[in-house]
Amino acid sequence: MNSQELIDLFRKNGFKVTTQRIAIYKYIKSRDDHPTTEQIYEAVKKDHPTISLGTIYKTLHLLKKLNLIQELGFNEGSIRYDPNTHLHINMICTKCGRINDYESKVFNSQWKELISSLDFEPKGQRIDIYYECDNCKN
Amino acid sequence: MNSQELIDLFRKNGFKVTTQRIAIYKYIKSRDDHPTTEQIYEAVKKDHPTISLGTIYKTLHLLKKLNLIQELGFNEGSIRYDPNTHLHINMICTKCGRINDYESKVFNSQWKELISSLDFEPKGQRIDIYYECDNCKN
DNA sequence: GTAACTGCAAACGCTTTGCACTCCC
DNA sequence: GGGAGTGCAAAGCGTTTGCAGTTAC
Repeated sequence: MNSQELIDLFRKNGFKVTTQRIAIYKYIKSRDDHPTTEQIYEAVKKDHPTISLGTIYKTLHLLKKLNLIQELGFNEGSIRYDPNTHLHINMICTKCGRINDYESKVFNSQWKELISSLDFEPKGQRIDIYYECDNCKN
Repeated sequence: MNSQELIDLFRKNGFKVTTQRIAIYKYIKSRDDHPTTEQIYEAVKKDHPTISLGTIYKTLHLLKKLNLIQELGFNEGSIRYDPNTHLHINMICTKCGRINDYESKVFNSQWKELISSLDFEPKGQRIDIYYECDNCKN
């Protein structure tokens, strides 16, 4: 989603466009890991020194409502945000805690086949896989 | 796991056996949904009126360390506990929020085949599927 | 102009911590 | 008897809320 589409989406849903909202979304979108609220705050503060945590939280709720991000609750305390709302795997390193997305067409087609055999209709999913990342293996 | 095995496991790992610990584990094990800390506290309090939330938390950490339960962080605020540490799907109703386990041999064998095609070695997983449960469908 | 948004600070709720008392072994 | 565990209360920390001032439109 480019800037113009983002602006249109806000307006179409009756929300105002502010530099803070754009900056928060762009930051999350630019990451391939899954930043925490604190990380988002620290990063956005560089360009917007007066921004407050309250605004971060309110904006994150808004982005979630617009389906632009997915909230992932972990048991480490804070919530992480994933700009990838498509089918994918969250790869979580058991040592350093780093989280990355993993996408593969083979996986996706196998997954779709798999859920088609279930006796109910899924509306969405969250798939976490724990492993040891390359950095921590050595 | 029966009571004797549970007692042995505690002792083998150097932890003392207390009625509180047994009661907390038995309660979680008896549920097929995934109780929150508060639900566990309220339930165990019936038989152990003097138990404190502090003890609940400390015991849950212990059970987790012994791999008897799995902690599932959600973004509704509190953490839920799952006594099922095997491969399974957490079925989450998007309307009422109820969570149940789903197990199927077909699913498990397909899943194993699926992850064998990945280019890393998974150590564990968490699979949530969102759907609408029978109660909420009507 | 005005309704929505921001920034700040206080309030909130879940979880952790510290410590004296108690109980398992 | 001694060390681990419990219960209680206070502290901690991420998140939410309320409100006055500001900004988008």
